[in-house]
Amino acid sequence: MTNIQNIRVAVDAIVFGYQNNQLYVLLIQQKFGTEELYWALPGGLVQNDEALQDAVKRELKEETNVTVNYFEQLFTFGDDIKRDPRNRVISVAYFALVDPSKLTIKADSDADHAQWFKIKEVPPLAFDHNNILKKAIERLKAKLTYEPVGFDLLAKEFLFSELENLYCTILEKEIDRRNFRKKILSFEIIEETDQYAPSKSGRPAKLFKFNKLKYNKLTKKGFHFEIKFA
Amino acid sequence: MTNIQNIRVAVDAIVFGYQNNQLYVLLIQQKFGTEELYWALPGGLVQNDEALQDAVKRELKEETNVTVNYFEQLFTFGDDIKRDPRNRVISVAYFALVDPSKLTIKADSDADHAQWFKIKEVPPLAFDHNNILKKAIERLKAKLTYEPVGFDLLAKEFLFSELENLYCTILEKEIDRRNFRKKILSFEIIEETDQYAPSKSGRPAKLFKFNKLKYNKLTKKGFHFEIKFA
DNA sequence: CCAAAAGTGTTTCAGCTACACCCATGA
DNA sequence: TCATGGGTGTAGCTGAAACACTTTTGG
Repeated sequence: MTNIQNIRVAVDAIVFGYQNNQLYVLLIQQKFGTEELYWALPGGLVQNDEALQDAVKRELKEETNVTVNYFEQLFTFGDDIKRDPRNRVISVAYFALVDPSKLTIKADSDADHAQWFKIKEVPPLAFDHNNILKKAIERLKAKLTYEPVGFDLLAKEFLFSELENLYCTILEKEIDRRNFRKKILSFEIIEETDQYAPSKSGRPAKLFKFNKLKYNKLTKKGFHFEIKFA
Repeated sequence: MTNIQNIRVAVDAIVFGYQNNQLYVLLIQQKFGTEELYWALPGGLVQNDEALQDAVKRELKEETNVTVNYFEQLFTFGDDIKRDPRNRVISVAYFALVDPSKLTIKADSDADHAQWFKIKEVPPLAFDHNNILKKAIERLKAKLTYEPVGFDLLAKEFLFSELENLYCTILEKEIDRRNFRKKILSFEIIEETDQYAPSKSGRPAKLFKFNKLKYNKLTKKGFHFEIKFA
């Protein structure tokens, strides 16, 4: 029991994107053992002099060429000793939300092995990554209802219908358009722009944007974002 | 950058107790360097073949002689590379709630260096442990409002006034007795017993108990515990 | 003028808030 | 009989839920 500790520390990134009523997650192709190819969450070992946060950002950049400036710690997976059959590895998982402009991966050294997957079409992943992803989706769903994170998945300027569909899609619920709009507008954290979206059919729709500064101010005063559904 | 990873993995336990309108946390006295004594959260290095959960339980038992069967993972502290000035150590923090019967520490080999501290009288702790504790208190406050965890801090049979005071004390808020009682009772997850508490003065009070089975059943049906305050 | 999506108000109902008096016991 | 804490009901208000028609554009 007094032998030297031999546990490796890794980080994994769950990066979510959203486009066309679909939630996406960013995966990489990984060689596992000698032959089989698996899809996996981006991630890797932490360096000795590196903050955990920095490690995720670095690994993500290296493996997918995507940069993200805010990661939230999700959970540390380390109860299953054989989660990586080669060594004892614990993994600190982080998740991030990116806007649609990042959904096209810029070609790069390693990035050609990276790909966005629709959340409903994620294949069996390496290690316990399906499990990690599941936990991340739960967290995302929860956060949508008590923090204004939906905006992080949309372009800077967005349509109300996009926001509404995002909530419907991710939470897998039906929402009353009028009540949803009323509720969101009542928070006074999003603003109309004088822009209209190009519309193929139907009445043109106003573009809105999220006022993060105002949200932060309100939060300090005790405001609490919350969306509930039946 | 291809040198061997040299990061140690530790676990720390934040164990909360409650008695006489006071929230307590369990600390141990730790030798730091050669001379100075510091109070610290119970914890230590994870063994190679040991689940993180098991590591916390073991360390807690060894250091304080307290056993806890449910720990919830709080957060992993590993962004500050010098949080332990001796080595790079990341710590996975877990927290637990224990009932008042555990507030008297049974003497044991190491347990004589363990002590319960009122939350308002916690001294400066080793490493970043004050910071960890702060985060744990925040989490506890949050959980009180959306999960029925208050009962874990009380004896099996408790008075309504105890539950009420627990909420007031920990959340540092005033509560209307009538509304609180109505709200809690409306959930139908606690039951009267036919016992009365020995009363020194005033009308004797009924003892209640939490029906965890019923709570679990309700939860499966979509019930959601929630207490809000003005 | 038709199809398609955007925009908008009102009524109803449930649950939260605020609030004050009587009850059972021991000293 | 008094002091102490336990136990209880109601009225008003606020916010959620349910619900359908009009507007603007392109084809």
